[in-house]
Amino acid sequence: MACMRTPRSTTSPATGGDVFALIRAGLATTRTEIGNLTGLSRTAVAARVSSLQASGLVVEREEGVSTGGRPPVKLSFHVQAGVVLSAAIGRSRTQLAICDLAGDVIVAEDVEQEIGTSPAELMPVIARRLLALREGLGETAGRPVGIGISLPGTVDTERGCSLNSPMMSGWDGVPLQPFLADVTDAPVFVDNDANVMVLAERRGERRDFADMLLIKASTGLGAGLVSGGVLQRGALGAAGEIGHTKTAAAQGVVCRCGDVGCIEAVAGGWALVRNLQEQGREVTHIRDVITLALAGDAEARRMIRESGRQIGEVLSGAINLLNPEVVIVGGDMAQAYDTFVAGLRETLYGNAIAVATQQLQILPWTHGELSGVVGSATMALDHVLSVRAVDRLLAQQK
Amino acid sequence: MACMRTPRSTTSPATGGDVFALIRAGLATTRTEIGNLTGLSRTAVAARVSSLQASGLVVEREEGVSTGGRPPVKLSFHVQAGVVLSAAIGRSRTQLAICDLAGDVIVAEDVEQEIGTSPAELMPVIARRLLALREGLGETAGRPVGIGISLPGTVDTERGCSLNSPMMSGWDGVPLQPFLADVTDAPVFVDNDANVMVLAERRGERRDFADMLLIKASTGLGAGLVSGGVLQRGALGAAGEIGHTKTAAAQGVVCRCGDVGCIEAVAGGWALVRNLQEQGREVTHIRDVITLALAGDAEARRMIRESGRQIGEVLSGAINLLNPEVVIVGGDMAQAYDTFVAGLRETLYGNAIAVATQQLQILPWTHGELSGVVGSATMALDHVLSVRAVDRLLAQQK
DNA sequence: AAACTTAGGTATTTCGACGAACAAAGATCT
DNA sequence: AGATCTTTGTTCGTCGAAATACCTAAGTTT
Repeated sequence: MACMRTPRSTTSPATGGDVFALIRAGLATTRTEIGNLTGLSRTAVAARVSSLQASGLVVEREEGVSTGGRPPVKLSFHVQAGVVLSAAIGRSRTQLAICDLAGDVIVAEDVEQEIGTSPAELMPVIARRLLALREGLGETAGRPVGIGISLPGTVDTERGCSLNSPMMSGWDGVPLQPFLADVTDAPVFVDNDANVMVLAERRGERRDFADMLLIKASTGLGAGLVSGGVLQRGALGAAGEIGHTKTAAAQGVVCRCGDVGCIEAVAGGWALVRNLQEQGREVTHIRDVITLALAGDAEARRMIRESGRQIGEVLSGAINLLNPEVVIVGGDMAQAYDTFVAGLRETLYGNAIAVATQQLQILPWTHGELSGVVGSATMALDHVLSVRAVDRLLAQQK
Repeated sequence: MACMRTPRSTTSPATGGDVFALIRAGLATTRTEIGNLTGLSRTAVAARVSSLQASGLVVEREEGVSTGGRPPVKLSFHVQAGVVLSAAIGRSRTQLAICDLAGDVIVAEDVEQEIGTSPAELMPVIARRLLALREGLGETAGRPVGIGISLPGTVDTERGCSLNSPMMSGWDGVPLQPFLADVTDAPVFVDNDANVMVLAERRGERRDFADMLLIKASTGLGAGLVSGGVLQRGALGAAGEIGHTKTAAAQGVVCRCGDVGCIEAVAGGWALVRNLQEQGREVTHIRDVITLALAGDAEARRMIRESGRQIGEVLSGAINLLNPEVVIVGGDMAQAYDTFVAGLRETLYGNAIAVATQQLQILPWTHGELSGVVGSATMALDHVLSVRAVDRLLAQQK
């Protein structure tokens, strides 16, 4: 029944892109390892590796340790072979970064903006700043290979524009690539903010999580979904829009979406700010509430914990439905992780079924504030360095 | 940006399995069409087609209509090249069938059993009956190429056994393949009942639905999930276990799982039966309630519609989360589709967000009572006739 | 220092796919 | 009716890629 040590799953032989994927993932560092993993002969491995070297994506590093014979030459992914530009656009703040090909941030910058800024106003600023960042790095940095952009709301990834973003009026249907044509001719990829965040989490040790749910709890609430190892966007790109799921605790409370009873209206960051303001406290952003909580403010902590409880109720339905391996807690509220997750755990373990929770891990995001830009870069890299894209690249250079 | 009429998406050339997939899906019926779709030369197409013919999976049919020259020879998937045995095991009833390679039922049979029957008791009965059905078909039918089995509860698809089925005590951890070793040496595939049902729906015209949610509303409640074109089982195979998601309407009501507040406890078939029994009505199974409703019984209809409403509430959260293209309504309650879905629509459209519902289709299952066996057969066929499996087969025969 | 082990490169052979030429079978034109 | 055109499918020569076998390089072990 079980497979017998098959070198590869498919019948068709491994391409240059497949070999690159192994090197990039760190699964193979020597030619021999590539041969073992792909089932390719040494000559075939050598041919693919040399074309990858010619492309600059792979370099030979120092020699490895001998295992009783000639030491192998270590191959590694050349993360300095280029850069990715990335922008995480929020309602009131946009984060910009330049990352290496591993997706690690080289330089980053924040841009504050008025709520309601149109793409015609904001996008040229982003283009200018990205260009400035790029020039600041000098000639040592590689050429841009792609641009990744994240937006709140539903995104049309085909056209590269916002599709339905109630919080960003004027953005729907406006393709963003043209605004960046002057910066570089590298391809532009756009996706939802929670979607790219979950991609940012599936790096390094967390790469093997095939079923992952990221909850982004900031001003609004969103989720990013990886099922079967693949980011899921749903039919119209609206997957993960959990902020307006109805919950008993919000019965009768009006939400900013115009409806009543949404989870956001009681557990979203804006609701916490509203509640504290009603108590006469001076807060304007969920980050202020977090700051208060971290400073020991009892009421702020209570609210964040209560938000965790309410989100846990909605999340328990999602856990039953999807049975993920891990839930990642991200967004501004992740800055008060212990308090928030204490509440989340209460209702999650109380409401979700045993099979779905017994091995469930709950973990904080790994990149914190930089999750948006790291995720946007990761998304762009997933496209640009995909097996097919690398195959195309190698076919062209030949 | 958009692809320029690329013959195929990957760089590696199409294999025999790929060609077979095209023929099976009806996307290509002539050698020329295969050439156009795969980018393969006429000689390469001929080589693959002839080996497929040798395997018996593909046959030449009558000539097609000429388009101004020599008429093409029509190729078609030979659905009589073999059979699939399938069993849909329920708590009190098991359905058996023999299907052709298209997954269409040739003969079917029902086996009633005591609730709580162990695998050691039931599985030999299934084996005997399947063998008898097979013999009844005579020598004209092809050899079995696989067996598909569906079970309620969580299933370990690797080991081919139940993993966590509170409703089927004694089944957990018992591999089912050995019980069928005498019937045939064809491979045995096991999965959850709602999972195979959603596979049964993704046939024919509904094949292109990449994001599909099937709700199985029978005695219990379950869901089958297809996201990104792939059946999703979750980390432990527990995906789709929505029956025990908590809902406000069930507050304080004890569920058969031992917990309180589960949706099943107010909207599951067993809850409807319990409610009618409390009113002194003589019903023992949800099918009795359906029969009453179809005969015009007002109370039964009210209950079914109310069940739809409550399930719609839970489902709206799932719709927000997954943004499927289509919701398929299956299970016994689908027999009273209009009544049930009337209730479902009320709360679904009321509670789910606009983007997720504006293009959402709600459709009844296509195979009715036979969904379980059709789905089990489809699952087995998806394995046995997969690109990789066909490639292996062709490599062997050579 | 000799033998062994492992890594990596270099010829030869083999396999498969492509293209061209050819044969088959019908449509269309004269 | 016969000639020509169009499309399909097959046969044969050519070419390219990869596997095998052989060889060199560079270590470890005895």
